[in-house]
Amino acid sequence: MYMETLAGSPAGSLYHGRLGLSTDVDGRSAALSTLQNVEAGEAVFAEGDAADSIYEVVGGILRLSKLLPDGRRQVTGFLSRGNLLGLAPEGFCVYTAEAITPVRLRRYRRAAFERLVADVPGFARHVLAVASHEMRAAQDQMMLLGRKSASERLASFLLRMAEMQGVEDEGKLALPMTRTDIADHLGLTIETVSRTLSKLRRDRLIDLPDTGHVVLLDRDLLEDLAAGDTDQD
Amino acid sequence: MYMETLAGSPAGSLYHGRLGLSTDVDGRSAALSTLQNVEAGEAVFAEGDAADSIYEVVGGILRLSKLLPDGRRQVTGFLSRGNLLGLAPEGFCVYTAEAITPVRLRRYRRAAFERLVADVPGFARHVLAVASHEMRAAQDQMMLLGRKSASERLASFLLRMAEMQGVEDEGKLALPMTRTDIADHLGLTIETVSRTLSKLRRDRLIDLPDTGHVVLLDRDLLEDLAAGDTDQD
DNA sequence: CGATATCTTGATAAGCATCAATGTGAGTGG
DNA sequence: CCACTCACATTGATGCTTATCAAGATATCG
Repeated sequence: MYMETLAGSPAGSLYHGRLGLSTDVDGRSAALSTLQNVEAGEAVFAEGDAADSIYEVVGGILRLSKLLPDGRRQVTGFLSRGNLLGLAPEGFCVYTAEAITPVRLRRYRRAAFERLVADVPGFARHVLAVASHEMRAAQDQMMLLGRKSASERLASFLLRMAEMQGVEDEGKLALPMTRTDIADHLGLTIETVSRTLSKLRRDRLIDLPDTGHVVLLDRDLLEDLAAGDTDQD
Repeated sequence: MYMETLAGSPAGSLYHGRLGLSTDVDGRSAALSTLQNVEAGEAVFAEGDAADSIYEVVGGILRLSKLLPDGRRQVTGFLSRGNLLGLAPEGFCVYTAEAITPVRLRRYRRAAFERLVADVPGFARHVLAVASHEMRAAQDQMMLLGRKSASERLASFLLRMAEMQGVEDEGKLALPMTRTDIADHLGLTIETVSRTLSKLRRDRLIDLPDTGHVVLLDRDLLEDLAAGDTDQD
């Protein structure tokens, strides 16, 4: 995991653009953020670690997860470009963050981040917008986990992945995570994930050219299914 | 639902204290927040409403919920003093907020809120701290919904309610919400909630003096159960 | 005190988990 | 180049947890 330090870059911050700026806050040229690369499979931080930094995903895909003492795991989300991680309330990470593809991160030390929030106009607002977006995703995930059937969960998940990747109607979609990751994200077992994907294929809603890819054959029906417009299962 | 307008109060903002301030930002005396009371059973806003305000809970308990088209409901949280609601990313509320006890709210119009975030030192940081705390709660709830058994869910829920109410060891705990609310929060049915509470009572972990109250008889065992330290069910 | 909502308990069923076996694909070394 | 291996995925048989359907108990309120 190597790092680069930038300084003096401009403060662009459109939504899903970069939060980032490495700027000159009080007259001294200060590197307020650094770029860092994480290899697939490597962890950024683990549940329980001291949380000394805030990260913004610049590229690649991260998996956030929590563990119970007996090994049961919940994957609370997959993060891509524009997402924030490490906003920890009590100074400790409440989840583990691992790269499932090569990942590029912008890292802010906590103190630098707080200075930016305080000093840079628009920065706080942008952080809040990203945080709100993530709260919304969390609410949707709770609806999914609490009340949706296995097929509804898979349909919701595939559509979310499609959106994340900007996939067109009937387009091919990459699933860079394993079936175990998907199962732990959807509150199911890998067998149920596998069976349910096969069933969606039998029903001509999707195609599965290989294990890492899905083609959405009927986006409308998938959306009805995901939304709980309950005609079938 | 009646309202009062305050102006000129100080900018105290300890965690779980008030975000609130009705202050004098640019020389004019501007009421930046108003207090409002909501009766039990009344809604503050509904899923899909335009989100023009941010609220902070000053007192009482709110229920946040989402609906699927066929009526399945997920209660995404119960909010009490210090929590924020209404931080909506795309201008629309993504959940319904209803009072389950009489509730007192501090309301900020969106524009006023954004001005405060931009202009008042410490305000943005405090909002972020509250938002982080709520993200953490959301992560815990996903773990609960995705991976915990019915008894584990109820143990977790009771301990959270105890914490929310500042209940001592072996203390009596109020459950102001109905069994249906609890079921929709924990991803269960009311029958399972009822049966599981009865089972916890049979096992001497709790007592149920009446439907609206619980006594925690063995906090340690409840905590093991909630944490997934799997000796029993 | 009857009417209605809420809660509890019981009998049965469904959906998903578990256990088990087989299939597939990528990487390795003979 | 091909067998071998190992991780990952699929499919099948069975069982368990929780949902559903149903009845009765308790509480609330006019």
